[in-house]
Amino acid sequence: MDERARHLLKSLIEQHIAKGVPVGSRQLARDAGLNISPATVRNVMADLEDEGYLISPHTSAGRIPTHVGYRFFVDALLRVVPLSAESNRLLIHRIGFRAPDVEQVLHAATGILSELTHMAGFVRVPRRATRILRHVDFIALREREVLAIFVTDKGDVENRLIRTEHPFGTAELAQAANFFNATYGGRPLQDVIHNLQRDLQQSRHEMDRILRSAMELGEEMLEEDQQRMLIEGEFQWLDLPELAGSERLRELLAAVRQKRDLVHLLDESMRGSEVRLFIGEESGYAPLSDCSVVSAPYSVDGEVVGVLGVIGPMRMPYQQIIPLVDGTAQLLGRALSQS
Amino acid sequence: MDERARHLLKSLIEQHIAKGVPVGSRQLARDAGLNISPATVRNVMADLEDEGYLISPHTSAGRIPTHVGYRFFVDALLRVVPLSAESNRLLIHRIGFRAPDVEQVLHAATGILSELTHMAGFVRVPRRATRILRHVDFIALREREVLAIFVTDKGDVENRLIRTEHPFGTAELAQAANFFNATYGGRPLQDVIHNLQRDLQQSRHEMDRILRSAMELGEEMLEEDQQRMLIEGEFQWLDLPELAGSERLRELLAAVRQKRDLVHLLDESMRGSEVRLFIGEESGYAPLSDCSVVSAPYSVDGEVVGVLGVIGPMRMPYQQIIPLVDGTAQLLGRALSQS
DNA sequence: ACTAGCACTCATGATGGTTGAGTGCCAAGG
DNA sequence: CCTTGGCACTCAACCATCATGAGTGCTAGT
Repeated sequence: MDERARHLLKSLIEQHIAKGVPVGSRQLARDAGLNISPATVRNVMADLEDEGYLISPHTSAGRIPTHVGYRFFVDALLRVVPLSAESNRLLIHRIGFRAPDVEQVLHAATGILSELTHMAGFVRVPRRATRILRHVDFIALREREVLAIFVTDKGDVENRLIRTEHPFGTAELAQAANFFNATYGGRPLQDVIHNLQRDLQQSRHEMDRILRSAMELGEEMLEEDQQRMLIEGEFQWLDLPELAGSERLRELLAAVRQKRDLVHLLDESMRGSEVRLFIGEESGYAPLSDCSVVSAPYSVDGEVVGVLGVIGPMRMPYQQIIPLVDGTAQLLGRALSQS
Repeated sequence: MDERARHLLKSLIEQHIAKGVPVGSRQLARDAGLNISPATVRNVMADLEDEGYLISPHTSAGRIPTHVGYRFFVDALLRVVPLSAESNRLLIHRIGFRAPDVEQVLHAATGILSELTHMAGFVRVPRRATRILRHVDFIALREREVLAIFVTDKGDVENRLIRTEHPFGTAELAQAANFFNATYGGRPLQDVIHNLQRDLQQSRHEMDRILRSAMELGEEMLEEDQQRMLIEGEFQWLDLPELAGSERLRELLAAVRQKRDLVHLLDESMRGSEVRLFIGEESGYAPLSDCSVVSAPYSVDGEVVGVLGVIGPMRMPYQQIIPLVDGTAQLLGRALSQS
């Protein structure tokens, strides 16, 4: 592909991103800035179509990029622009501080992604597999109801109600908690569960019921984030002419609610430490075949624990979206880390 | 309005609910079961239109009920059917047990409402104003980061990260927590905050910073539920021919995201203890003027703490929706109460 | 190698006629 | 007086037709 073809492809994609309609040879010839006639442009476009970068919806429409075209565009032609000062200010304002509450800051990140991009924003909740158990508490709520509370070193808190056969006194529970903290505190959650499992096999004691439930809570904490992700702003898709009113939109919404496959896709993208793009079919996930996913992993204290990003039409302003998603990931990581 | 007119109105509304299209005189004459000609039906319908129960979208369409018509229908003509065995089973399966986690059961209730009705389900989170503070914990997370944890008697847990000027030792924090629990434990949250506010005015101590933050957390717990509600299944509205693709849908979604006015409306409906209906304009809230809201308050330990329900088109099968919303409210209340 | 010209395609939108469901009104009949 | 059949009228929905215009591929001439 020669320089001129590249330039035309770039120009075409930019126009299509801006307008959303197929781009014809006349308009492209005019806007590309080369001194070239529409007929010449047509020849080039025909070549690009043969090579799979473009496609025409029907004979007498202009052409639109394929996912291959977009891929070439972002890899070879795109020049990302730095985050606008205003967006940056907004980001910092919303998620720039060490959060008082993990849930809140995740929610804020999802929201700001969606707002600034006018697409759906998502945040995969932080993985807790390597978390360290900081503190456990058992609190008598009522007769025969005990509330177990787990705290990890990153400051997230989970709780669970346990019903017991016999009533427990405050002192008894405090003792159990002390034992628990002394034995398992300061160790990774995974170890805690593992050891607890082993230890419980041997003894048989009424207090076991509480410990066993505590273990289940720990297991849930690890399993839960296999599934959880926040997503917000799906309704923005209603504004897209390429999706609105069609069956595809329905499918997409259903798929996003399902989350399973999406979570799987995102976990893939957590391996690297860079922004990743899944353009159209590249995700290998049918309901997303008209969409692009831009994702970036975020790290807490140097370790990648989650991923966030946006889901929108293939036709999205990548040069702004990419730095935005990147910046959000950085800030979220910092907000969740030690200052 | 005589018996025949009532019967025809009932029949018309039932048909319109079932089919979603305007009902004409011929069809109504046939399906109403009275031995009556379409012309007669037309006369009756014209009267009903004059009285405001019906309206015709245009000259040669049939007629559809107004919100006045629906109101009369549900108040005077509707016979609610008991909850189907299957729905009941599903409800109990999903929210019939004392929940291990409050959030989870609220979420489950929202989901099941949406699924069973094919409309949007919502749950207003339980009010905590009258909750009793059961336990407070201060946990040193890292150097100069303290996690404050509040537990109420109903078993919900809130936490907040507090940054401190100076590092605190575990013993110090335990002492603070002990003091806190001894002084304020077992008292209603509102009192706790009030007293704390007063007590803090006098002394000036480094530990105050923690207590002050704890107070703020308490305040947030009370304020937060001014705003919070869960809502799910808005996307089901896409299937409705009367909303789909129009600007109204957009408005509705935006309004629901906004929540403010909606929450206000629902708080109104918490006064009684019965199922309440807001049909169309009755809500006094423009974006909802094409919709109906069916809501029912739920109680924990005998006290109304929240409200749940569904939002859907005016044209909804009230005779099934009403018992369903009612039943869900009962079950949710029970799931959150002492067994 | 580029371009002008030309025949061709096809979505889009306007036009107009037809159909069918439905209405209001009136006059005749129980 | 209520009911009913009849009739003229309305109007959305559907369909076919047509013009328009943007766009294409191809070819021949520069």
